[in-house]
Amino acid sequence: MTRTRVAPSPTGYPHIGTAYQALFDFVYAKKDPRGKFIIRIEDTDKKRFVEGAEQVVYKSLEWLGLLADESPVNGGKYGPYRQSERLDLYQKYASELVERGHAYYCFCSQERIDALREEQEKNHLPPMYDGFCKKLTSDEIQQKIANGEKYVIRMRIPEDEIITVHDSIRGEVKFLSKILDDQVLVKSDGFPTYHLAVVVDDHLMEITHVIRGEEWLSSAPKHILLYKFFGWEEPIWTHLPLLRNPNKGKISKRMGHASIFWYRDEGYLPETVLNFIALTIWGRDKDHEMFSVSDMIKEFDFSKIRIAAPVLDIAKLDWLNGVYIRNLSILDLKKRLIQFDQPIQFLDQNKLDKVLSLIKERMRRLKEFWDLADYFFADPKISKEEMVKQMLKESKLSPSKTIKDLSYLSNLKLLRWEAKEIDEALHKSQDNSQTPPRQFFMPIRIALTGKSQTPPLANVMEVLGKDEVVKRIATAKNHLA
RNA sequence: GGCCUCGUCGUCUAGUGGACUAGGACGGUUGGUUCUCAUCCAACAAAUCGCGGGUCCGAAUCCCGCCGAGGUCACCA
Repeated sequence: MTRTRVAPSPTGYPHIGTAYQALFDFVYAKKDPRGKFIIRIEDTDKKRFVEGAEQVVYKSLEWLGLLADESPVNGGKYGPYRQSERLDLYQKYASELVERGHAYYCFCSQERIDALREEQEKNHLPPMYDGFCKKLTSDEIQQKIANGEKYVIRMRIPEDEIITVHDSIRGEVKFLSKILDDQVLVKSDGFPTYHLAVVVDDHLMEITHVIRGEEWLSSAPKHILLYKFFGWEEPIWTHLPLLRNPNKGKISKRMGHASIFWYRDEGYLPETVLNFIALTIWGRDKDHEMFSVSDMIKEFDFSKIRIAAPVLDIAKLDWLNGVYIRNLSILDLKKRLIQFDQPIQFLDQNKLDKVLSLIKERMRRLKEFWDLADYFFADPKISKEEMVKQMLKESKLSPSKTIKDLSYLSNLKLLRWEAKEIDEALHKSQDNSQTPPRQFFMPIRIALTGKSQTPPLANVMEVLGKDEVVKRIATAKNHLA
């Protein structure tokens, strides 16, 4: 049975990299009908802990629809799923390692470690612990502990071994054990480091596949060593290529789009985000750029992943989101908009339906709704001066001729108020005015909407209603006069 | 700097020794539809496959070297 996990630490906002890893963990687990996707909270760093960050992690993954089968909130038979609640476990396994000679107590002060590192850097040596405390006798150790001296537990790295990481997308990656540092497993505050906790938990929770970011590849040999020390079976390792910024660096907080919530707040659909993320490292041919999570579950295979670290292209995201929005029914789009921006529910819903059918194909992010549609629900947001200026700029005519052109619209009053008929009348008016089409229509557009880019005039007018149109035209004529 | 990973149009990718005059998508440009924008449609530009050697009748594809980019070297994850 496949069991995968995503293991975020509650140290801030939820990173898009977490969503990326969670997606592949989720998809891979679900290939197995009995597979389980697990969220485990790695809160072993008390210094970086951020209050409330854990809830934000759940919220962001929920928004994406990556729901966990087991987690701190859902529970499960492998719990607890929060590392801070499993401290006794790590302690127990660390002691076991010490007893079997795979780890040792270290009483070195931070000052000694700092001095050592400084010295090594000066001599251009790799900064590593020098094994000073390895030589301590058990009597000395007992004595120091009895004296209440602070200590950490370090891993005893074997001297000359080749450690091979079998990675499902990279093949065999070999490391020499001598370049590995005697990693701290238990900190002086009694908390485990990531390296101990991750191995103990993945084993105890029976994780079959560890799918995580490439930043973990270089510490994988330490983890493999721990599996060996304990005599446990290793999981299948997969190190996903890191997502990058256009500047080729890793996604930084300053770019905004590092946070999952940025995507939500800009008005991207969760399915777009997932599709987009998958698309960046998973090439498909032209007819198959769009795919859902269930498509991914069907087709996913590690061999399809591209190993090079991709750059996130927001322009392509915008395009993709536009396609997803266009494929939504009006009803569905309305639901999404209300979810996105509550006040939209208080608009005239009949009118909203008509508006949406006009702006749907113009919307790339849900956020653009008000920009695209405000004038349907309120007077154009444009000052008198600005309106006059723009109308004259577009008409390229004198104010009096522009007013005259607008007056041709008086015959509209007689119409059955429906786009097709309005359109005919509009063109007839333009004909009569002798003004070229663009110069004739643009001032009307600005008068009605305050904008130079809108859906076709006749459609806009139909939705606006006869009275409102007559009123806005009259206002515009006054402004011009 | 040591170690590890990676390197095809601006970006994402197809490609696993001949069907590659290297294909598609986004973006860009131009044109069509049109009252504007968007949609839709059509076309164009864009990669000497990081560079240099080799193997082979034949290489984006295999080998070597170099260069470049990223990751990692914490009592952070």
